[in-house]
Amino acid sequence: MIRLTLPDGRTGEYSEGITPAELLMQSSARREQYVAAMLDNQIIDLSRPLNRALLEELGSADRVPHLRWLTVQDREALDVLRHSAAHMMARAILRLYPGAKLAFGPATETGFYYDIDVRPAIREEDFPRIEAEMQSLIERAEPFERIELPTAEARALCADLGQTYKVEHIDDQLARYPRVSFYRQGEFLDLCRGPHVPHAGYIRAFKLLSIAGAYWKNDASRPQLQRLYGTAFFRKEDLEAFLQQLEEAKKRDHRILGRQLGIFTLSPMVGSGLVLWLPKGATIRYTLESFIREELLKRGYQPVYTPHIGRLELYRTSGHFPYYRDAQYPPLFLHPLGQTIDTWAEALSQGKLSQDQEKAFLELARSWGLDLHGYNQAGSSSEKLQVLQSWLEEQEAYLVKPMNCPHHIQIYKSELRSYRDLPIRLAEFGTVYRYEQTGELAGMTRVRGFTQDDAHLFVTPEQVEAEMVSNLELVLYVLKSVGLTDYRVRVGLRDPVSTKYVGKEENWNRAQAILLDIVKQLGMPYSAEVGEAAFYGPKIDFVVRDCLGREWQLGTVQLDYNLPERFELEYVGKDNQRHRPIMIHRAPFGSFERFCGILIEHFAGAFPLWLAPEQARVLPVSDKFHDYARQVEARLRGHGFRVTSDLRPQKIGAKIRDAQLEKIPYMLIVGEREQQTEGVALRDRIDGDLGLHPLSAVIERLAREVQEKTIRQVAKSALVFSDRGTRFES
RNA sequence: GCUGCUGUAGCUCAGCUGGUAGAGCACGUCCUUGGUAAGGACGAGGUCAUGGGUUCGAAUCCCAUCAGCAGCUCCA
Repeated sequence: MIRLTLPDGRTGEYSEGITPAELLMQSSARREQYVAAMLDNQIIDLSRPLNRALLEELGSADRVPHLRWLTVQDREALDVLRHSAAHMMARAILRLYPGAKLAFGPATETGFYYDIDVRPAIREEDFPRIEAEMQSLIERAEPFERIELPTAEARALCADLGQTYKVEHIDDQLARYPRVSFYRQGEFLDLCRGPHVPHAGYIRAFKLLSIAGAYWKNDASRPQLQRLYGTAFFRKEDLEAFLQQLEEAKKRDHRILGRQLGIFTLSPMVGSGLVLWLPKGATIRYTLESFIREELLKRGYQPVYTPHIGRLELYRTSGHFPYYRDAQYPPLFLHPLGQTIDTWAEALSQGKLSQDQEKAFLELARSWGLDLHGYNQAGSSSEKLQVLQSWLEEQEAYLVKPMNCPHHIQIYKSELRSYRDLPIRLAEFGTVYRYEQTGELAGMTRVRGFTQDDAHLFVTPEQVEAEMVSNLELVLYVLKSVGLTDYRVRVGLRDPVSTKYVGKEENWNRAQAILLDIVKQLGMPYSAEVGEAAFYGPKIDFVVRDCLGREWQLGTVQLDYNLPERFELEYVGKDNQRHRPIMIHRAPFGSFERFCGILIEHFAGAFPLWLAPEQARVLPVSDKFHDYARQVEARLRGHGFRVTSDLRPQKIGAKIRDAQLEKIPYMLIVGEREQQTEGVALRDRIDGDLGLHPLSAVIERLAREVQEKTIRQVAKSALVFSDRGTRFES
């Protein structure tokens, strides 16, 4: 017998092997609404026999577990449905493309996917066939049958089926389990943990959405599979609504709004990922810059300016050049062969230099009269590399800067610092360039040239905590000022296994302990993530989602014991001895480009008054009132407002419509009445016509709204993303 | 970088299986002087992303390059 507590709160004894479905029959519920069951926190099939083995497997053996049923209303049930839909897609593909190999096929926040190795490659034009096959399978409403096998047998079965990825998965991940499960439906058998809906007929609405490449086990060095995305719902109208929401979300996309509202543009002639800020966008940025600049002065920062390029040596020392070489624009060598020798050395170091190439390089070097002392005498390629590298290191070369810190470090080093001077906080809106992979570029959110609201703090060990806290508070203040409340905090930690990190372990441990301590102290919900640290230190990132649910890092605060060592930074302590300062890197916005992109989506282009590039527009009813309109405009401009007048020979309705579509916060309509009373008819972007007001009252009203940085509306995300992690994989 | 898709006027898009381009908006000129989301007429605008190829003939088919989109990988 097993004991269970049912949703009504009563605990009862039931015979071993009874299923949730059977228990449901004993109640009076209508069965077809039910999709799966939840045993404590685990979702299981309705047909799963409840027995001791299961309870032990779920870790519920030593208490009386709660059982409840999931209906089509439950979010978790939707995940189950979508996972089942992924199976149906896989089954359909296997029927249409015999020999296709399956990898993983989980539910996602908005649907499902399945990673498949299939030849010839599936194309989007194949979707109708696949969907038709799925539909006909779904109409058969065949049950999903769970089968458990000893792991060795399961492996053999997968091997028999030619499912080599499943075999590899068993070897990698599942070998430690005595038994694993499959789900069978008709001829289709798939290694899968489940759970599934009772039968395929539950899938009443589905659609294949897109196709993409995805590496096996998320590893770029492994084969690339085809990932087919789709979504599924219990009801057709939910699918329709979802597709509608997707369309709505796209309208909020900063790339669309950025064009429509004249905020930014990109030009292939300038280069991809290089943002051109249009006047409206530049005004937003200028306002943000002024805002943060004022905060920095209040908080004891000192402004600095540094050049856009620096000696390569600087970035060799900092480690940025060697670590991020392929994500940078190539170094600029003054010697005409610099780039060539550099390419040569790179090929050599990667073992990719052919004999022909080597010959050609040598020939070139000789014809330019270059004396590569001893290259020909060098026996091994590491000796050859040595020769090339020592030549390269002697060359004058520059790097467009990928980071501001090395420059700021040189400012720190420009004089001998006393502990009395610390903390030193050097701030600069520093523009940096990184050669991001083409596939990563996206509007303003991922670009190749961007300006960070950067600063570097040089502090004593005693000051670390207070400075970290005050910077986190600054980030929170910035986010609050624009009403960005939907963010998550990520504490990026070192991955001890990875080799990408520099510095001593004890420093890392100390830095990480401080960060974790601070976020706990501040009571911020956070997730600590291994492998998310910068190469020189751990960091705290503020991450937001864009209109399509993708995550972007905005503000960041980073603790760094390593660059001070690499650059041998010092200050003189109270004891008259030399000590090493600690650095804090931080950027509350992150970059103006990304922040602005996110803001566009956050406000759906309708910026609050303090940020709006055009805050008010004067709309004369006819050209008889142009003079008065100009007067009103001048008054407002005199009070510091960004204002224009619409003097086109258009009817007032058309002028209003245009101003509305441009999302201008206030329209000031002027005609006979207004001219006589020195007033304006105020029209609000949100509330519409507010009637006649004295101009002075309007100025006061707008001034207050700017002063208080009032946020009257932000965009509601059309797409609903689940925040729970209920996912199943096949 | 990888997989798949896309690229026609400033913008949004139409142009069937190859026969040398079209709409709306925006823009310009003129008319209209209008009171809270589109007044009217006329006009100008495209070597159909770029470069090759196939063909009597290419926006349309093929290849390459560039750029963009979705995803993967990466992100100091």
